[in-house]
Amino acid sequence: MDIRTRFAPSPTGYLHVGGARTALFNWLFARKLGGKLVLRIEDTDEKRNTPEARDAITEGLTWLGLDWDEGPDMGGPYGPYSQSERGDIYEKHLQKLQDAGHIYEDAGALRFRSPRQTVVVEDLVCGKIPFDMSNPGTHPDMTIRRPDGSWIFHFVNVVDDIEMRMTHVIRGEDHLSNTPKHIELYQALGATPPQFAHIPLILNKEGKKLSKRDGGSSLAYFIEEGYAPEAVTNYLCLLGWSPKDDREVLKLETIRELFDLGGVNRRNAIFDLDKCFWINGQHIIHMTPTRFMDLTLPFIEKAGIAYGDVSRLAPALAIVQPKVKHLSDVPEWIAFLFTEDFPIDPEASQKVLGKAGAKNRLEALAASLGALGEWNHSAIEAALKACASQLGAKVGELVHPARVAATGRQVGPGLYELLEVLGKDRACARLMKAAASAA
RNA sequence: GACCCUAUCGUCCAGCGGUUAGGACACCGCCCUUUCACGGCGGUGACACGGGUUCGAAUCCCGUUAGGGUCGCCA
Repeated sequence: MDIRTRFAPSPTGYLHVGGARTALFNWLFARKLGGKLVLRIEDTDEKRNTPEARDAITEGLTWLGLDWDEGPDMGGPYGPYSQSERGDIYEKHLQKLQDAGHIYEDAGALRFRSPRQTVVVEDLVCGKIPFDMSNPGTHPDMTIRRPDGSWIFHFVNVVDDIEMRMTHVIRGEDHLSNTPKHIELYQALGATPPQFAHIPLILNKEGKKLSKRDGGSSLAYFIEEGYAPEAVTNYLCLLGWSPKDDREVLKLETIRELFDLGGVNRRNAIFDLDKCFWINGQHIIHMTPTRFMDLTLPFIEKAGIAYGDVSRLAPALAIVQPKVKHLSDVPEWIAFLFTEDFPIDPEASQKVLGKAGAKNRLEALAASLGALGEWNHSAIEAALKACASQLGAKVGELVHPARVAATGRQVGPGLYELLEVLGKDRACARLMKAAASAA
């Protein structure tokens, strides 16, 4: 059997992490089994749809590194892939239901008459669940078309899944209770329902469904804050799934190999930004310098850092990569290398340079660094330590003011490496300049 | 309210009848160290409750409680 899954978001607002994870699970499942992933835009509610939201979906998926085989952008054998363009198809299926006597009118809207039987949902994650649909009070007949002719989600969703030959429907658990209604529709349409897999929800810190107000609920947040896509997919897959051993920092390829729907949890997970942050740091540390540059360049460009040629960027990025946690922090971490007019943290300047004796120590350090024949981080380290012992000062008493003098900041790359990349002349000049204003 | 799902450290994830209940994040110590970070070592910290079944339950069953979800002419 050829596996076919789909991600079917509605373009209302941004792509949120819950949607991203649903897309991820569909992608993992399809890709692991050599199946197809379809992107379908569920834009039946015109009032709520925006073009921006449409773009956010495709851009978000692309950013995450998830590709799809059929969709509005590239078409496919079962298109069109936007529900707003599939009116004829819905008409056809509606006619079928009407001919079979499943439809009745109610105040101008059309409703589907439930067979009122027990429907068993067989779910790959949740197991076998019988739903007693016999009570119209608790399971009212669903509306499938509004008086204005527009379509309701349940109907078009099922029609499209039939028409697009979906074999597996992997979606949020919030749809579990809707599934028996969907199955009634499949049966009325004479179609075999796909395999269902309802994955647990992602909750915020308060245990409520993740909403716009929650930090990190939008994928845009992670893009802007400088998360690596592979870190986000890594974290997201860990919400409800695990490789069943102690591994947590995983490549997408590894996750794809290991992924198994049957191994997915049934309990909702609370989103923990701290852990996502940690995973991001892990991915940054371990990624190749090339990857680091690729991910970092947009932030550097945006910040307007005049780095000249990318060859000048490489050494700067090399000293930053092991320590930076947000890619968006990179520009301010490297700014000092590409201009003499870099911003100076006033608090650092006052606190560190204002400390008694700072002037002396900076001058002494400038002198001993200036006398250095070789200019590399180990030579610098040796010289600084020698200088410190000569002055009877702690190493840190030289390191801190030197860092502020050289970078204008208290945090950043390792001092010795940073001075090496800065170059001897510029380094010494900055030490002297800072000394002039130090206490 | 009815129906459905769920219930292991604060959080995420292991455990699927016999474990000193494990790992990670966070937190707290210590070490390394140039700050932050990274790394190393150690610590605090959990089987919601009550009944069963069993020689033996975190694991199986029932109930209670709690949380979440669905019950739309939203998706």
